[in-house]
Amino acid sequence: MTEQAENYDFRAIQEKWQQVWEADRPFDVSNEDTGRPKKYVLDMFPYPSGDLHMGHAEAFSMGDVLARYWRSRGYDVLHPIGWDSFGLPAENAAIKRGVDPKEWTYNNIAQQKESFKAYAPSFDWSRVLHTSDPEYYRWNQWIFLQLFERGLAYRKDSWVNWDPVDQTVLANEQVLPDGTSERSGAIVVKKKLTQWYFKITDYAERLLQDLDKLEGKWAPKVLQMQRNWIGRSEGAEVDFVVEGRDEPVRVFTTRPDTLHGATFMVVAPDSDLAAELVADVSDEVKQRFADYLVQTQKQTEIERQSADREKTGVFLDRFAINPVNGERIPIWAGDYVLADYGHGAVMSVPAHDQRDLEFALKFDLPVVQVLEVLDEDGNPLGHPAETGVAATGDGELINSGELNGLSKGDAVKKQIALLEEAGTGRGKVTYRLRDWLISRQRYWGTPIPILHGADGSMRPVPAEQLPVTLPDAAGLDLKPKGASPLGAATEWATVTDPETGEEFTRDPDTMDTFVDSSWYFLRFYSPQDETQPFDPAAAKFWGPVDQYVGGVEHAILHLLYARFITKVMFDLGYIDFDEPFTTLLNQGMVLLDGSKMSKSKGNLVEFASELRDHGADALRTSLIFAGPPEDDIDWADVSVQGSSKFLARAWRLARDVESEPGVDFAAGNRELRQATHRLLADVPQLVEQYKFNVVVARLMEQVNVTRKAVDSGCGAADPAVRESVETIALMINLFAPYTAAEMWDILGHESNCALVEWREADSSLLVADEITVAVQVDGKVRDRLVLPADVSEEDALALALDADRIKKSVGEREIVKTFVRLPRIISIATKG
RNA sequence: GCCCCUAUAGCCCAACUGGCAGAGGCAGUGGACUUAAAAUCCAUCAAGUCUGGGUUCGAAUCCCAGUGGGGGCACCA
Repeated sequence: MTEQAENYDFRAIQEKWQQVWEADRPFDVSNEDTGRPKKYVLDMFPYPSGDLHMGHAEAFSMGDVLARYWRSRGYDVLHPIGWDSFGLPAENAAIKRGVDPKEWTYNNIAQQKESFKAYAPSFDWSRVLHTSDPEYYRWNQWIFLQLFERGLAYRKDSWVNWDPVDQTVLANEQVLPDGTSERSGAIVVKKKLTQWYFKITDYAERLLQDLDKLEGKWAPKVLQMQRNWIGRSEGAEVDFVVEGRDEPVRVFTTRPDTLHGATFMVVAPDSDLAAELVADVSDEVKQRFADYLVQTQKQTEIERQSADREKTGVFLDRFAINPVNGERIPIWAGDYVLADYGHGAVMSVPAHDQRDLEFALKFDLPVVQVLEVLDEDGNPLGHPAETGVAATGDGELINSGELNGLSKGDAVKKQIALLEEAGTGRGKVTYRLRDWLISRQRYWGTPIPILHGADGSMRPVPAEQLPVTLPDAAGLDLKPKGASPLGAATEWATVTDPETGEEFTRDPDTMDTFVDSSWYFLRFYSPQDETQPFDPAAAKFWGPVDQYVGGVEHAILHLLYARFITKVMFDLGYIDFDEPFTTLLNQGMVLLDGSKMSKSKGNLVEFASELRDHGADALRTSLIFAGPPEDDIDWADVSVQGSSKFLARAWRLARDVESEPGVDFAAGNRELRQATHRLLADVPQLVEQYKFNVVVARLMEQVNVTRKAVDSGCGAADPAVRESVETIALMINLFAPYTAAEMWDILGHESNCALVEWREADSSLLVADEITVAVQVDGKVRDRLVLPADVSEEDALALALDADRIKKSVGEREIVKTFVRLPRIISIATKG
């Protein structure tokens, strides 16, 4: 029998149980079928930038509530943990301190593991993975090769986002709306480079459509962000014959109905098309274009993206033919047209597109109205050339030949049909989503498994030769200089074919770390598998992640990439699901005094010191109780002492229980039993609706009523007290596992309370003996009646109408209508 | 500029999805215990739900308009 301290001593309790769990590994699960249902609960794995911080503390406490909940509902729960341990911060920090990034990274991982052990999320510690282990990243390379074989990984030369501080390219997704790098904060510039891409655009439609499956299971905000990012746009492709060019130029438009009003064409200055079009023009025009291109390239994304800046452009001295009316229209270059969207060229309809109108007015180009748009009062809008406002609304087609008289919608359809008939255009869907640029010119990442021949040929490293391991950092200059440090590892980079003697150079770039995290949840099925990235049988066994938990900052990047790779794996037949995360909980952030915590601002709440001062349970309880999981928590509003007090009160109850384990609860005090069973009935719903804060509140309430029962009610020996306290222990386990384990032990149980299934609520204890019904007259509560719970509606109404207060309140007026809604309210409406 | 979310005691938050505004906590106040303090315990105080309209027997909840706060998108043809 354990010596029990007089007072709630969280340190002693924590130390005791941490050792027990370390030895017992209670949450390791196997891939063998136990016959129990299964849940896969996953927290977004941490990046080892140092010790855990308060953000981790919150996120992992939320995830653990769900993991522990499902376990207590009789499920086998896969709840693994790993580390997203490749990436720039490690490398930058390593450069700063002159240590090996590997050493720095693994030291941090060790520290975070240590902290996790104390914080006690119910992880399966047998499945730990680190993405920077060769055993892991070899499978990144394997995935790369799978994509490469299918044309889904390819190299192209194009203008890319360049981070001048980190000296590497960035994916579009990593450039913030203000044109800065999400990593370094530097202003991103454009650079023309040959880079590796994953062809995510092939999956655009599926990535969009399948969001419908997640409706109600992911936050609407996240779904909206994904939809916006994919940016589906319906319209038509139109071929414009260009004088002096064999091939017509293709443009994409969402407004084929306005084709008759296309009076000029604008191409992106940085597109291949622009370069080609100026190849044969006069030197003067060539020079003007060249100057313009330079000017465009010099702009930052911020400048280029500010929507209200004045239009710029140059005439290219080339002409196209409008396919519907044979008009000869000038071709301009203008930087409001983007090279990598659609075909890098637009047909400009200044009367009905604001951007085109601004361009036309600036350069004095014709504005032809082809749609009569009416204002709210039914009057025609003024001519766009005069008002400066394009008529973008619906109306009746004019000046458009066969389309005249049609509405916008009908004209769109008709024009597409006409174009298709003539072979000069077709209906077409375009997406804002671009291919995923995965090359990085940095050291601490997965080497790209491609060999380059002297003749420019490419050869994939054979799968059986994987992994291509990183060369030792020692001796390499990791400082960013625009080219990957790997290229300088000559011995590593040079490969000779043993058969032909032909010499190859390894691709010097490493992969974006989002590749690592795009499939790690699959690796958890069989993390030690040496023959394949994961075991398909185990994947079938556990299925997709039932519950994913993480910050909303990954709403686009990580989730989109993971969905993409999941679909690829599905197509390759390795898994039988095509969405990775069935439900998603986005927890909020932990703030201090209304702002994000940061070292530089000096408003840091240290995870380690909170853990030391208050213990894991009080810290976790505080984070859970502070508010709904999705909301931000301001640490200034949080009272950890309050949580400690609650846990201590619960613990004390366990010591006060005087009945023996196994006592027959049915003999217990009915009132207390009713409270306990209401809790048993309500908590599952609350947890499944993510109302964890309410669960804590309900447990506080239960502790209060039980305390009262012990001190001034049925007394500590009543079986209902044991029933209540055992229930409290089992439920407190969701967020305060040490206290729960200690209580369970004090209550005389040998079992691990985290693995004990909750009792079902007894429905006979859920019905109240009597009900209090409010009686309203004309919307105002005039009386309250205490009635037997099984009273009929008729009787209740009769009693209400007979009550003195009600009679007085109704007076002489006529009763028009009555509503009886037991057990809550009776409403009487009167007239007169 | 466009879209989404949100507003309830001094503070953090509940309210069975249209039915008596209060479950829980923090802070406050009074008391018990103590030589005193801390801890603990008991008791207690508190808003009519951001504003203005509407629907309804009945609105914190639904609708419209506005205000404050948060977030997303923003030359994507």
